[in-house]
Amino acid sequence: MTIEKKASTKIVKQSVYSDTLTRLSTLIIEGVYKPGDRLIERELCDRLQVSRTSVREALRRLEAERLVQIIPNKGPVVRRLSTKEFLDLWDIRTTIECLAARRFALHGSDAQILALEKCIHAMDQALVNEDEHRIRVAKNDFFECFMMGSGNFALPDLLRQLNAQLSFMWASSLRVPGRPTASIKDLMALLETIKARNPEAANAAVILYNERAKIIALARLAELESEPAKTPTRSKRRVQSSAET
Amino acid sequence: MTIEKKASTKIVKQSVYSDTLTRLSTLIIEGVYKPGDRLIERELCDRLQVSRTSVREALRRLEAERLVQIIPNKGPVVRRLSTKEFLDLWDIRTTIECLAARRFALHGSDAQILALEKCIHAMDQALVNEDEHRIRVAKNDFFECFMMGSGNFALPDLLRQLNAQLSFMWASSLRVPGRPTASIKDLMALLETIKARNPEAANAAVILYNERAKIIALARLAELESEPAKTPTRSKRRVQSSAET
DNA sequence: TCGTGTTTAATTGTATGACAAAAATTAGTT
DNA sequence: AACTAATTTTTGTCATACAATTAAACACGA
Repeated sequence: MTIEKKASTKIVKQSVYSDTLTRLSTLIIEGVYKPGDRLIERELCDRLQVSRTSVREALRRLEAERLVQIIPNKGPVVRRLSTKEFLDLWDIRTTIECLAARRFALHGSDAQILALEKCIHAMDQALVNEDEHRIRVAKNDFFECFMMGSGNFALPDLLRQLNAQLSFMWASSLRVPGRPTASIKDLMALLETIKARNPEAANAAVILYNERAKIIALARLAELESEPAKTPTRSKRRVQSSAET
Repeated sequence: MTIEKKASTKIVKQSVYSDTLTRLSTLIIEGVYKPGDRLIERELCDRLQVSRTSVREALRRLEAERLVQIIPNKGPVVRRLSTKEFLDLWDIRTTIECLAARRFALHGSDAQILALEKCIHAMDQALVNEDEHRIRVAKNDFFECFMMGSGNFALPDLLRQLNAQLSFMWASSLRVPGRPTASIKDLMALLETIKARNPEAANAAVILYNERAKIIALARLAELESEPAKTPTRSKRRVQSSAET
C-alpha cells in the first residue's frame, strides 16, 4: 500500500474538474446555495469560470454524493432533507461512528489517541472564539482523526459523505447557547473510554453524544423547515418581497 | 397536441446518461471489465453508442461510487480491492446490515417479513438451478427487501453501493460447493430471529452469516489476486496483423 | 382581478469538433 | 537488449450547436 506524501512547498495543480467539485460543494455546504435552490448551469459556469462540461461533471459527482438532486429536464437542485430522511441518515451516521469508536478503542495507537485529544482541544478553542470557519475545520479534523484511528480506511470517506449530507445544520448546531460546551464534554467522555481501551463504553459514549446532538439538530431542522420562503427561481434582477402563506 | 398514451406499455424513456450508467456498471459488476482494466473512453463510446460527454458523466458517477478509479491524465480503471480494503468494506457492510436487522426485527411489518421470506426462497430456487443471472437478481431482491424492511430509506442505497464495490466476488461465492446451502440456512436463521422480533438475535445472526460469507469471499479474493495477468511493467506486446482502417 | 391559452425566452440533454498536455507505443540507433 | 527519439493515443477541457422541455412573459376574455 502506497502512502502518498505531500511535499509542503509543492503546489499541486488540481484538475479543473476536481477544483470545480471542491468549490461547488463548499458553496453548498457553507450555505451559499441552500436546500431547494436551483443550480443553473450557466450561472455556475459564470461564477466558477469553467466550462459547462466541467460543471456538469462536478454536478454528477455531487448527485452521487446526494448533495444535489438532478431532476430530469429540470436540472440540479440542492438536496433538501425531510425530517425522516434526516433521522435515517443520522441513524446510519451513529452506527458508523460506533463502529469506529469500538475499533479505535481496540486498535488505535497511542499517537492516534493523542491526535484525537488535540483535535478536541482545537475544537474547544474554536468554539470559545466563536470562529465559524475554524470550527468547521476543527470538526472536520476531529472526524478525520476519529475515523483514521479506527484503522478502517473506508470510514473517513463514508463519514465525510454522510456529514456533507447533514451539513445544512452543521454550522448551526453551535449557535445554540450551552450546547458547544456540552458537546465538548461528550467528546471528552468518548476520549476517556478510548483511552481506557473499552470498546463497549466507547460505543455507548458515541450513542449518547449522538443522541444529544440529534435533539439540537432536529430543532434546527424544524426551524429551517418553517422559514424558507423559497424564491421561485428568481434571478438577481428582481427581489420578491411578499411573503405568502 | 399529441396525446401520449402510455397505459399498457410503461416503457419510460431513460436519459442517455442514466442508461449509460446502468449499462456500464453492469459491464463492470458482471465482470466484462475486470479490476485493473482500463476503460478507454472512445472504446466505451463505440460499445455503448453514445457520445463522450455521456460516457464521461457516467464515469464520474462510477468514480463517486468507487467502482471506477480515475487516475489523472491516465484515465478510468476498474477499481481493484486490496485485501485490507476488502475487509474494511466488509466490516462496514456487516455493521450496516446489523443496523437493518435490528430495525427490521423491531419495526418490520408482517408483510415485509413475508416478502423477505419469499426472497429467500426465490434465492434458494435460483441456487438449486444454478442460474447465475437469477441468483444475482434474487440476491438484489433479498437485500432490497431486507433494507426496506428496516424502515430506514437511506439504507438500500448505501448497501447497494457497498455491494457494488464488493461485487467482484459476488457472482463467485456460489461456486464454492456446499456454501449456497449454508448461506440459505444462515438467512433462514436470520429470518427466524426477525419473526421472533428479537433484535439482538437478529444482530447476532447477521454477524454470524457475514463472518461465514467473509471466509469464502477471502478465498475468492486470494484466488483473484494470484491469477491476474496484468502488466505493471513495460511489456512487449506482439502485434499480430491488426490492421484496421 | 383572475384564470387560461399562447408566444417567447431560458435551460437542459446530448452530440460534435477542436486542441494542448500527458501517456503509450513504435521505430530507430547503438 | 537498452536507450532515445518520433509518432500515435488518450485524456482534459473548452466551445458550439441544437432539439426537447420547461419556465416566463404576454395577451385576452370572463
